[in-house]
Amino acid sequence: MSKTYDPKTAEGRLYNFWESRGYFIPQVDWERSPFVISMPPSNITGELHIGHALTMAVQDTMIRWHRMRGEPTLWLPGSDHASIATHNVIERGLEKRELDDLLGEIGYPVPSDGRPLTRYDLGREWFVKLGWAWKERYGGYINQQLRRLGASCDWTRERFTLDEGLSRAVRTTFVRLYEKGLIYRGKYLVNWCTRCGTAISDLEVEHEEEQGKLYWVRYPLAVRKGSSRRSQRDPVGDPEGRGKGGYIEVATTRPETILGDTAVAVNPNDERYKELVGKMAILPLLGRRIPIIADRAVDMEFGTGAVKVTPGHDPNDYEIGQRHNLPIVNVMNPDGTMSEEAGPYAGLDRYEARERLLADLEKNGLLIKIEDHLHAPGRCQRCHTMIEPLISEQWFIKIKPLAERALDAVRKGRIEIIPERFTKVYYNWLENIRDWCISRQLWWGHRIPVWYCNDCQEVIASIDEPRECTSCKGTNLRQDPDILDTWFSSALWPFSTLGWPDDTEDLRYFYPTTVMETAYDILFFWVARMIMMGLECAGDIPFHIVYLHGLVRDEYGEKMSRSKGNVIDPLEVMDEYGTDALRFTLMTGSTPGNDMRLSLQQVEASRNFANKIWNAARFVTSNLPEEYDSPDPALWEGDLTPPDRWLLSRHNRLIGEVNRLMEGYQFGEAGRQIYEFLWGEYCDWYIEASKVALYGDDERAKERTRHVLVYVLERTLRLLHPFMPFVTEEIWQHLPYEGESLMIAPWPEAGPVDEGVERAQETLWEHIRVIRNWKAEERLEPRVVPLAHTETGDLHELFMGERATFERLAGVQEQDWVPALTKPLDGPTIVTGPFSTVLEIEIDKGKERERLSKELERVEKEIARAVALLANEKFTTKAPPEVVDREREKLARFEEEKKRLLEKLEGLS
RNA sequence: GGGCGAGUAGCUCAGUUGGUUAGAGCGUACGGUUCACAUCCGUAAGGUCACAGGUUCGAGUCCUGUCUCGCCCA
Repeated sequence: MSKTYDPKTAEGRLYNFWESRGYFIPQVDWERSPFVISMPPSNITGELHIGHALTMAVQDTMIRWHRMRGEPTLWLPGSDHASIATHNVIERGLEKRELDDLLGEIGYPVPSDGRPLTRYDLGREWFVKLGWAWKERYGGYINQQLRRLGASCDWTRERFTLDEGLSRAVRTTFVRLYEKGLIYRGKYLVNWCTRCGTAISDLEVEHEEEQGKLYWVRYPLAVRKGSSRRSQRDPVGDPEGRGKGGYIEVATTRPETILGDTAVAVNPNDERYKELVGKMAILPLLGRRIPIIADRAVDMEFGTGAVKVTPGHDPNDYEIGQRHNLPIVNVMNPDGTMSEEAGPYAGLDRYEARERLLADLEKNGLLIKIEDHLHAPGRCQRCHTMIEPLISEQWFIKIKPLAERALDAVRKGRIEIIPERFTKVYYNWLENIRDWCISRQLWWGHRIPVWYCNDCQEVIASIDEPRECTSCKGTNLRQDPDILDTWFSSALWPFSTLGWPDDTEDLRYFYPTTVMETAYDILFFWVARMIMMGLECAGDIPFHIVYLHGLVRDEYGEKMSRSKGNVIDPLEVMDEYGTDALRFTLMTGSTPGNDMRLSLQQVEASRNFANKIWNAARFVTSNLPEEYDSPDPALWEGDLTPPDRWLLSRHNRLIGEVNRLMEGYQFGEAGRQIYEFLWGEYCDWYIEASKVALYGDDERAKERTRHVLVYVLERTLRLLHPFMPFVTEEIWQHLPYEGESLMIAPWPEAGPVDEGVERAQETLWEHIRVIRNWKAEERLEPRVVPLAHTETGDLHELFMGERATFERLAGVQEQDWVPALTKPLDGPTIVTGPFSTVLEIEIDKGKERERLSKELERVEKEIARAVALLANEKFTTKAPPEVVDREREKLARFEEEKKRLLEKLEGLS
């Protein structure tokens, strides 16, 4: 073994070894229930980022752990087609003419003039072809990178959402829901992204506060028939804007939508406007007469208390419009320019129209003032363009009936969400859910399986392309041009990947899956929808457990983003520190559902840990003879020394704790405990202690010590393997072992713990630490090994044979190692519980007295505390007996220390 | 406006049925080249567990309120 662990040479080799042996592929065994995770599909346009590293680390840890427990374990990977993201990438490439060679490859006649191309230049068919070519070239990259993370997923079952099977699942689902009346088509106000050229769902709109403007505009009041026309022309308004002077004033953040106003609304309780309700106002610039209405949705505090109502361009106004039967005027085109309805502004871009319109209002004296205003307009999640609420014809899922069942599954405990607090978030969202707009005006994705008959206008939803109209038998059919939201296919992922809608063995055996592990920010996007669709389509919940992890931030708590330049690239980190170091850092640095901050310092510490174990193993193996067989523990159990028994007990305790923690999804804490055991107990104490036997002459002791070293190391490597798969396997291959690979070695079962030995041994370790402390404080030369006399008190029998270990670790040379010294000795004395060591060193008596007095003071304080506690009857009766016993023991120990300290102090005077 | 999370050592964070000496890593100080490891070893300093009440024999942990920061939903 080399002096340091080198991840670079080990990782690729080990991954290939595992994969080639087929360890990632589960064997269906109907006698056992499987452990299954559907890996969240990676986005084909995505690049590996630190979030992937976290999610893979968590999932792979679970997967490897269950596999070692002997469960048939399936981890199914794949990718999704990422409709909008792919459009963005490819359209940008077309525009910059960076995809010419791909275009050439698919046989498209590439124009030579170098002008920017759009998807419309290619047309739908060529564009989709280009999409596939792009996917073939760039799309698989991320899954190669997952291999570097050590992901032990079953690549033979890898799936892609546009695969034939999954596409059929999509069409089947659509047709089924359509036939049940749960999918409908209609003209509604939707979120429209003018840049992507498509509708998007509510979830894909992000709201972030930003500084905008609030424009105050006058709407002249229409005069009743017969009254003077002069007042209408007279632009003298009420200075307070209450409308009495022939105007009503409104405030708006979007003046260009004035053109689509069909009413002005006030709150019915607003005294200021009582008289105006029912009257008419004149729409500025266009001159249209619109009613002044009263609606409870109007906030009296906002602006003037009167608002313009634009049902065609605002969701709230849309609802007001529904309540009052207002007409809808659509003044905008899908590309963000003004429509014919916008009259003189038709054809202008929406922002240009705003400027022009404001200028015109100003000219007519109708613009009162402009104020700064903080608001949170919707923006497209993918391209950050301002969302335009727009009336258009789209497909929707009637979501309430599905949501009810999804709620029920969690309420009844059939699905458990971890951490539990997200359950409330889940309920809250599903209880207030609105219909899901699933159609997208894009080309890359699953085309809506609906055909229209050009002859009789019949609408036909069909899994396979219909040959003729189901109504008039005509063959003049056209398919709906839209495609489905990518999340529609992702929602089917847990069962479409297992073969649904066919009744496959995989589906029957592996569904429902066990755990859905993902980041909390896609609870709504994905998790909730999978639950709805699983129940609806596959007839059962898609998974039993939802485990949510947090987001990885930089060391200052900022979200990582390329523009901020604070991105930590997992590939670079793995290159420098190794995969295990990154994984271990992510696992131990995070708690379920909470964000974590990642810094390279932490990764470095994990790298050091990997190296530490490596070197511990190097020590162990270098102390084994050529021919070494790990013996049956029964053969050496009788011989064990207290340090052996201590280590084995601690080890068994660790196994129990790790099992308990992992069963409770507390992987981070489990990892930390393994770390502390290996470094703080196995290396710092046991290995150091073992050197006495290993470098001595007692063959039997040597053998016994080797066995303990190998046995405990090997079994601890198993515990650590899910967290640090590579270094553990690499070490394991150097140890005497049975089987082929650590990754398929059985998970350890906890043996008995011996609390008495643990406590006694730790008292001795503590005594050693106090002596080292004394030597350091006194600035003794490290080389100096003072003569010492030690009393071992009531632990003498147990530690009779540990004199040499004590000498080595404490750095002293024992003249006595006895239950009690017969004569008082001069020299500094160190007291720890039953142990008391006198060093043969000349020191200042005054100083020694001072030190001992301080010790005494500390001990007396502890005694006082314990005495008070034990004198409290409420404590002794109400506290659990173990706690009381422990307190009594402590008291006894302190009393003992006190006695010795007093004796010593007397001897000094 | 509603909901959730965080606030523990200089920094980053653990601390999950409440148990009495609150832990780790990094950083700091002192000391260490001998045969696993300087990606290391030994020792130490450093905490009114945000604040104020309450429950309890006992509170970092449970309850109520306040403050600061972050996130989600509307």
